[in-house]
Amino acid sequence: MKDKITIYDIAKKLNITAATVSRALNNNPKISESTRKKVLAMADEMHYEQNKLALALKSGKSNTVGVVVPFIDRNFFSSIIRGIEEELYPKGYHVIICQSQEDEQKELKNFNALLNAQIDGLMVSVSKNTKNFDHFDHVLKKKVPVIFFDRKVDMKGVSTVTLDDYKAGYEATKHLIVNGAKRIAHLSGDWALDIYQRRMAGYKQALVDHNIDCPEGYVVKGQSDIGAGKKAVKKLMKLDPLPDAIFSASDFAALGAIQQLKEMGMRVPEDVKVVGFSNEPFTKFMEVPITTVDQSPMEMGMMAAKVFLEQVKNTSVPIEKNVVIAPKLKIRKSSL
Amino acid sequence: MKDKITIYDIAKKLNITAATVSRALNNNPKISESTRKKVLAMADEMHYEQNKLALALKSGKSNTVGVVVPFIDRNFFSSIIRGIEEELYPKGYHVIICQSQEDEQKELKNFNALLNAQIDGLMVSVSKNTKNFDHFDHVLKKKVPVIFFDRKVDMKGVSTVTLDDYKAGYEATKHLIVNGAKRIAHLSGDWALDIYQRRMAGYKQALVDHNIDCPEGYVVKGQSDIGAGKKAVKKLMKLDPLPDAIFSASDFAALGAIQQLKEMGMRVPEDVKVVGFSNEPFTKFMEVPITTVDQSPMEMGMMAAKVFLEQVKNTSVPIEKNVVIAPKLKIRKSSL
DNA sequence: TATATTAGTGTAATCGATTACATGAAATCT
DNA sequence: AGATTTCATGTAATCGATTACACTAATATA
Repeated sequence: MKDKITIYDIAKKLNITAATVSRALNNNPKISESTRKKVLAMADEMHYEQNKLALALKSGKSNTVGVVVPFIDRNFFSSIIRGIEEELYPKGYHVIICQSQEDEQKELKNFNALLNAQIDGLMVSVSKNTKNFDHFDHVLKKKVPVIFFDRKVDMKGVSTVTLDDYKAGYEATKHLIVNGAKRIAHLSGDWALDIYQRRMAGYKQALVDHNIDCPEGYVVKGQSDIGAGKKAVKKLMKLDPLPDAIFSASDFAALGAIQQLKEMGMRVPEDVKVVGFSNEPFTKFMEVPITTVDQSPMEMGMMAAKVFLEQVKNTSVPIEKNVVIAPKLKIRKSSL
Repeated sequence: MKDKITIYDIAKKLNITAATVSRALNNNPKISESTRKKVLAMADEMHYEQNKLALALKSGKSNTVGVVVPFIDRNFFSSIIRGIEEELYPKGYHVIICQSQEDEQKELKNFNALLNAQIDGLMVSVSKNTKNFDHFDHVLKKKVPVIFFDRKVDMKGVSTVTLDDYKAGYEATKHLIVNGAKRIAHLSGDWALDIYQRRMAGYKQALVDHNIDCPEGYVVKGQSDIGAGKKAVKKLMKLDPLPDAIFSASDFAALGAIQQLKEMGMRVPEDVKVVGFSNEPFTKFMEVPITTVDQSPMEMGMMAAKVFLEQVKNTSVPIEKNVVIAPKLKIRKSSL
């Protein structure tokens, strides 16, 4: 009992050639019904299973896509991957996951390793520390379709699936205004990422459109973590006039801000309204659930997968599609 | 300018054969230093990159492992995957992710697809609805090492990496007792999973060891979500005597319990102490942070990867290793 | 000097599947 | 009957790399 059955094994048993077996298994019309049946029966009996590796080598298609994210255990990214996997699996694709850990060199190595593995497509959310983009060109030169999600790099020939961060910033800010906020501060994130720039642009525009000004010091740039949120609030609370609302470009900073506010004896939302960003799972579990912008990560992943599938279908025309996902404001107690 | 460079292309340029090129690239000692240098230089100049697919077909090793989890976007599983990836990547392995979605049929299909892709190893956290285990035997018959993490199936020839759930249940319960709890209820999870059975066994033993009894109705079986936690508390609060502590086998049920307790006007931890399980990110962000059992998922993933690496190193002797990870109780306000 | 080593390359098979082309037999047409 | 299609299958190349074996020329040994 061998553990690897090939079409040659089947062929030998039936006194025919491997070519015939292959044709029978692939429903090639040139095969007689009788042999087809014999082959299928024998394949079943011997528990034949196609070696995708051989197929991949022959066809040049591995039916595998590479996904590179900074960290897989961030809810946002793992949800995206879930979306990608669920969309691609039924089509026979496998998903290989790599982490760049926000490191340009690791990202580059990931790309090369994935190319060597002969992936059919590459989906990436760019590391925030990546300054040199040659490795992206390298992938494109190999004619492997590249799709960016969430964080993108401006270049020709790549499709993107991103959130409308501008709109998200605008809507979040407008929501605060509509609910009575007059002095709205903003916690921004790593300025190297354009998503934060766009969220801020939306915030600014909303203020302008509603004739609210943005005093010096009301925009605080920092990391997207709890500590940064606390630090920012300490700074903000020294200003005059004091803000009565905070739009944070990250949920973690929003959480830090809330903790710090509480520590300083201010109430959320009575004294300061807060809106976060990302709809992290914890935001809805808090005693004062946090209003936040949902990015529909799973849909984002599914869209990225769909764009990829279109791309490989029309292999002739290298399409370049830019899908923009609408943000969904999850209104909760922290901003009301 | 071709986009796929093979060793044949290099050979042609240098007027040698592909065999020589292959040997030169693999540091085969039979090659003269001069040709080796020429080959390496030319390979570099032509941007040669090895086709891993061809190598995999030839060698029978794909340098790929399959990981099957119920859902990738659960923090526990994505952390495990992170651990696996970070341990395996430096060794040249790729990680293919599949989701069983707690469905036996999907799990089976995942297995077959992964086998067809010629994976070198399979790491699984079994779907809770899997009753038939033939697909595991199938994988083993192909001599593909199988490693279970967290949720396992008892069978010969497979290694496991699991948490000491019994100890975790014991420690959590003991902690409540030490902190003054006298009447401790337990919210269990899906009884099909042995992890919940063991957590409960630990709980029971801790009670016995400390001469505390467990009145009728103090153990509530249910799902591991917020709703189940709420429902359980509603039941518990009709009992006499009332529990003064709850050990929940899941953080989500613990959260639901806390919400329901609050709704019923009881304070945590003053009236009822609560301990959860899993150290979900949200537990430490609550106003009353939740005491919980940390399962060190990343370490669990790394251990699974290490066990796999050992397994493939000693390919001769099929070792069967059972790694048990110690639980870490994260003591927070909800139980003090 | 004749022979045995040895170093460095080439030849060709192999991994498992697909497929253009060749072949032979049966069926159809004139 | 003889020519022509048609149908089913076989032959062999191919994808890209590795490697056992063969071979040649140079060097070492007897």
